[in-house]
Amino acid sequence: MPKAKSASPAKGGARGDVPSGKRGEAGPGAVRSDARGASAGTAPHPHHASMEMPEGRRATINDIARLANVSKKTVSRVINQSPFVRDETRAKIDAVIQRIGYAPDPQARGLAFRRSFLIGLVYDNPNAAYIVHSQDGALDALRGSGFELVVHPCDRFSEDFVPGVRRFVERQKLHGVILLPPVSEDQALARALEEVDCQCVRLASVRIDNTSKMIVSNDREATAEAANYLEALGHRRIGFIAGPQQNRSAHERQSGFIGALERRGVSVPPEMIVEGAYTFESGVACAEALLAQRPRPTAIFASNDEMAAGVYKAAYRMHIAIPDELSVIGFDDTPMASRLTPALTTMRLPIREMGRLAAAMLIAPKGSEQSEGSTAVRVAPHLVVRESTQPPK
Amino acid sequence: MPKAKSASPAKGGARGDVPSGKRGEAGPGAVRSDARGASAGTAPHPHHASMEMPEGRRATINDIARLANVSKKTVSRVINQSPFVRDETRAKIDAVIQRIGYAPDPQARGLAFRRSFLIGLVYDNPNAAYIVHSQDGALDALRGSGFELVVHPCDRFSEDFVPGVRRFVERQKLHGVILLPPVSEDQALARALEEVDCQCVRLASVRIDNTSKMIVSNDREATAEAANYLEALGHRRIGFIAGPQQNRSAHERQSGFIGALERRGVSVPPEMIVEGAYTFESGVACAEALLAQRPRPTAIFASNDEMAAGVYKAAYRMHIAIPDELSVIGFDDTPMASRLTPALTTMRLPIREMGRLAAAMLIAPKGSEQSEGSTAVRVAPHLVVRESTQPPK
DNA sequence: TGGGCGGTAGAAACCGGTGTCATTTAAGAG
DNA sequence: CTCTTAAATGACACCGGTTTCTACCGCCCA
Repeated sequence: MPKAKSASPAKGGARGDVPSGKRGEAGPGAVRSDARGASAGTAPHPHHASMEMPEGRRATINDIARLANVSKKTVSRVINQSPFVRDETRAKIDAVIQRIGYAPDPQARGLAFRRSFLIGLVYDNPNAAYIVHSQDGALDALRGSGFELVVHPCDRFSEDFVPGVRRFVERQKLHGVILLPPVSEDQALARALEEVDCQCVRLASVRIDNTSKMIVSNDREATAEAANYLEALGHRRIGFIAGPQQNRSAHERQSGFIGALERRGVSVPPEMIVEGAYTFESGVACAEALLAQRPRPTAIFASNDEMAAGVYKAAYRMHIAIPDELSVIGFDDTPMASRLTPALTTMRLPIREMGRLAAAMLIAPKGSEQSEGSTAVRVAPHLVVRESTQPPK
Repeated sequence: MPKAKSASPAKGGARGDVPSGKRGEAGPGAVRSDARGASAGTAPHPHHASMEMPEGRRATINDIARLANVSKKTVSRVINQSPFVRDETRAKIDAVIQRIGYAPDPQARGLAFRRSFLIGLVYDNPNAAYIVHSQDGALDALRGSGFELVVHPCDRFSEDFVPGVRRFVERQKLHGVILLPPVSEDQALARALEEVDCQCVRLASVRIDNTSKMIVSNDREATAEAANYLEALGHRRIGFIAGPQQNRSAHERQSGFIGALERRGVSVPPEMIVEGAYTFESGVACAEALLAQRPRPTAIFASNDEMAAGVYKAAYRMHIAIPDELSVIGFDDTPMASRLTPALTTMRLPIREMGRLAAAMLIAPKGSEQSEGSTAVRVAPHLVVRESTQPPK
């Protein structure tokens, strides 16, 4: 932005350094580099007794101001990309910043802004494989932005759950928060964070309300795809291992799967539906229950990979060969899925991408499209066919 | 610490609020709670026009000072547990803090301290399963301490590796850093962090030098245990899949394993040793190479669980039954190990515990034993016997 | 009663940035 | 060549804590 568009017929409020609508809001300065050499250039002038940098101390905005022969406020303007700085002045200051290798102190800046440059990642159930992946994705989006990621596990059944997260957010004055399922489904938490004036993005399997920013993964359509695939292979007797019913995702996955099968004329009798807890052990138990029935199911869909691994175990114990005698489909595509033998056919949840999108949404500049109101970005899971499925005998 | 030991014959330097050796150094205040109700108690006195809390704003140290009728410095002393406050005064201030539910702002405090209340977790290779566990352990130790955990992945083969981490640490003025393998093995990084005056704890498989704080897991002894176990079962022809040789852990595991076998009189011919890359695919390839030989090994030790899963895959393809025709041992005890069918016998690395210890070491108060010099804490891996091992036929 | 003296408290400066608002500078109009 | 006006810059207070340094209090001792 070379010049501020000089049309401004006395904008409403105060006449600060604010260019257009809300704030300059540039996020952590894009300042970097650590070059050395070359000297300033202009005349030896006003207030500061200009000498080179004192050693053994990180450069501050005052040093830059002194060396560039301007006030600290002007340096601040350059850092925050205010349009109200002459190109010449900006260039001069930028040069000094480059030469010294200056970068503003996020703490001081945060103190003045009343907001830190930290993004929180809040999750329950630290054993879930998807946590590390969404974390990874978020870090990806944050790289080079000047924002850092602070991880914060919690226990949603604790009495201190909502207050605890709230304290965390408030105390650290977080720039934003990413909520992972299942805590992302908690409306009380969402409201509490709103009160604290903290923008948050929720990752979930279905759009929960119309007022929050969300990244939704439409698990319903995903499981429908899996159901259609099994039906197309020729399976007619299919077992379904559900997740714990207090989880939205468990519901979504179940109704998506059953619904799709029924639309194709395959009915799923109640005895073919059992509820697990998203754990390996529950997967074993559920599979044993399903496989004990006659006629035996020719395929089993497990609502996550953990439980699918449990199906493998049960089948092994009962001497049932996968995929020859039993097809298995999982959900999530955790790294384990491809490590199992035979490799597990599963629905891939683009969880890393979801983390990336969430973080990107949080650090997007205020006016931009991404940062607006109640956005809900959808991502599409898709079927990854491996070795654990085949037509029934 | 109720009273400062009143023996102090004119300590060297300045005469501030410093009690004994270095600093008061109390870490983030243990202040908590959010009670309301009850009123101050004393008389209406000096400078501030004492009224109750103004709404809609977080309480500051000034509010507390005003309400308690003392100066902000005295409140600060209470927060930092300085011994130079009369019990009576302290009680009065504590009461107000409780009533208001005040907690100091970490940013402001950090700015004044020239140090943040953040702990960095630095790692490479974001796919490794142990990251999330050490992270978990560290968070465990940090819970309630007032410190937060900032995660920071990096690429140790990048040109910007050391400068990048250094920038991170310096800019955020981290209180301390936890280095995970393999970046923990990098001496250049360790030195760079020392320069920045940042204490760091390194997690590694062997003590690298005598000057750093480390949590070491003695992989050598661990693999020796695995070797002895296989020998005791009766295996005499044992394949070894090594890790990438640039990793210390790979070396340790190999020499530990081979050494132990040889001490027991079992020789390991060179063709029984192949080098993998700690990845699943390399595990498959290495296992195929080993299993193609005649006589075939009756057992294979893989240097991590990922590669052990690869052995399963290779055996499956070659129609070799585990454990009937081939015993397999892994290393790490990742969650996947127990999910495999048959469940994998492996060495459990107490990685979570290591993370916990590292974080605890970093936040330990300055004078305490844990925080001293070049401590190296050792933890013991141990064998977890599951279903993948049995005596050879 | 006066003089240390150590424990306690407070005023003011400071950490490194930003907000507000006044002031200077430059550009365009008359 | 002034006058007007907007753009560009600077002075100063402030964000919420801590440090430095000084002042005070009460007590012991001479």
